[in-house]
Amino acid sequence: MENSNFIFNKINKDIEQGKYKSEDITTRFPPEPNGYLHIGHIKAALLNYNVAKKYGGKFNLRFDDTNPTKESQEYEDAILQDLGWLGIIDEDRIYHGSSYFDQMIDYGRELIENGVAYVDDQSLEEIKTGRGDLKSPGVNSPYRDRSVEENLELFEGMVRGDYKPGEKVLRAKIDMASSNLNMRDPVLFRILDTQESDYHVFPMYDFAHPIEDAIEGVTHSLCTLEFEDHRPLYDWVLANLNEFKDKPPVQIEFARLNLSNTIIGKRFLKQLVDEGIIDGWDDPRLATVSGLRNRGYTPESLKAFCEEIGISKSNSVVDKQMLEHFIRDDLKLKAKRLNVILDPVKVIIDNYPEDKVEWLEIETNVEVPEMGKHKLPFSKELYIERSDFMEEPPKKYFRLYPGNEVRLRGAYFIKCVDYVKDEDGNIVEIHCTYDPETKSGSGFNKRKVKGTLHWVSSEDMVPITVNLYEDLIADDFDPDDLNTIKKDSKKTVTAYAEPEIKNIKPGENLQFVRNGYFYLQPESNEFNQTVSLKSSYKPKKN
RNA sequence: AGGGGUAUAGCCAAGUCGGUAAGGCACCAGAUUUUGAUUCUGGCAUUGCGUAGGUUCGAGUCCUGCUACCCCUGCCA
Repeated sequence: MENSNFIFNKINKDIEQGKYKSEDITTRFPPEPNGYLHIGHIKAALLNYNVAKKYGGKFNLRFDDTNPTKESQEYEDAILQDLGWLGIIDEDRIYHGSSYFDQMIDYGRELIENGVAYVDDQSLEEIKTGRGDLKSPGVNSPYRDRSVEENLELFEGMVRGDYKPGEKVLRAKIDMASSNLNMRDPVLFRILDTQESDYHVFPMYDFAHPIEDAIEGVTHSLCTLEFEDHRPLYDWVLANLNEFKDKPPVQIEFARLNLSNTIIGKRFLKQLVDEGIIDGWDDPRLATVSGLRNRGYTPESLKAFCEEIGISKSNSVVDKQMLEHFIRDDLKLKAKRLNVILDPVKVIIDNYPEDKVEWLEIETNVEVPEMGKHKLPFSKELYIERSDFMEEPPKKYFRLYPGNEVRLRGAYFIKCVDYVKDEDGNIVEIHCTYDPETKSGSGFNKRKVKGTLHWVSSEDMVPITVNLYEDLIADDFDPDDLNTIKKDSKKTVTAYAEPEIKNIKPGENLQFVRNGYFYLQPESNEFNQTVSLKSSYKPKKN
């Protein structure tokens, strides 16, 4: 919030000048229900929400559903669910642009009566050609000078449904020579054929949005940069309406979010979903709100991230590591820490009795004593991570290798005495001896060891299904070719977990010690990888 | 006949009256550590804020000229 002062400066000025009282400040988040929300929307929604809350004002959620051909209830429900999960919603301030259609049609009539709007019979192509281009002015429509009476009558016909889509539109009469293309007699209403709606004419965004804001008492309409060129039109609409011209809302623009190595953009996400390239809008590899949720991101981490990146007007690409930092930071004191082996290799403790099982006690999260302790079994046959053993270790490798001693977390020191390979050269069994004196908690300090490994006992371990993820896009990614998406970005493995895993509840975040944070999905009983742990270990060549 | 924006470190980003460059991420070094995690300490724009000039005792902030990048020609939002 500290990083968005250019917005606060404007609002503060409005308050100082007596234009508004602090509690009057009203903002809004206006998603079109034509897709799922993504992290860019969180930034926008949160900004509007936080600004309103900071002043003790109001925050509206408004579905900008002015185009029934593109929108659906499924999307609206998803948006509601996502915003509810994030806590960026005031239940008693949920609105729909479509509920103002009657008023908007009235305002269309008012514009006609004031001589600043007309019905145009030109085809789509004719209008397009007539608008000119970036470097040359447009030309007036031949229908531009119809009388108020004729326009009124024609418009009523449009409203009644006398005409087909494309036959007629209502246009604002502004300036066909404006250097701002949005001001070259923009279309205000078009005719749409729909089963979903009783209406025949539907307002365009540029007409609907300022009116929606004004009707709801929005004082500051915060939107993204691409609408900067629309602001003159936003102001024009309100200035030409008697009801709003004295105290119109103002539009303030900010840059939209870009995340490195991440696809953001409804159009593209929709393509990925529609073509079945990913599992759905809530695929954990996506930066959609539901994807992030399935991935184990928490509302707190997402909000902290959005507030830290700030709000400005420069196009920028935020490093994804920033997002990952905030989920690690949020989870480190919240999540239980359990031993889980993702890629197991067997370890035999040669000098440990065959049938003995010891139930050791270990802190569930050393940094949070209140989380208490839990038990895990230790026995002759164990599993450790395949990457925690090397036949020929590089320099500064602290883990297991022939002759080296390491600590098993919460248990004993073990020393590698031998190992067995199969005919393909894969390690299948590592033989170690343990030192009973080194039991965890015994205070043993005669020897020190540099590496500490996580492990599970083969006796009581719990096989679990774990989904591992990588970025969907790699360096050779081409936004115009969906086939450049990374195909093996999702990997499902069976991992071995300590018995305590059975006490993890669906929807809970946890840390797999030394492997990162994971999330037990509510529905599928599978664990999704949230983010890996940072590591300063870099393998060095001998 | 074009118009609208934006430029501060590898990445975000603060910098309101001109007064001697916040913070976060990343990275590096060290300490602690039963996770190579966490935590802690230190280092990270040594006349430098896109660039060239100008005004000034003093400029990221003011003036002038350049340059680069983004957005705009839907009856989408």
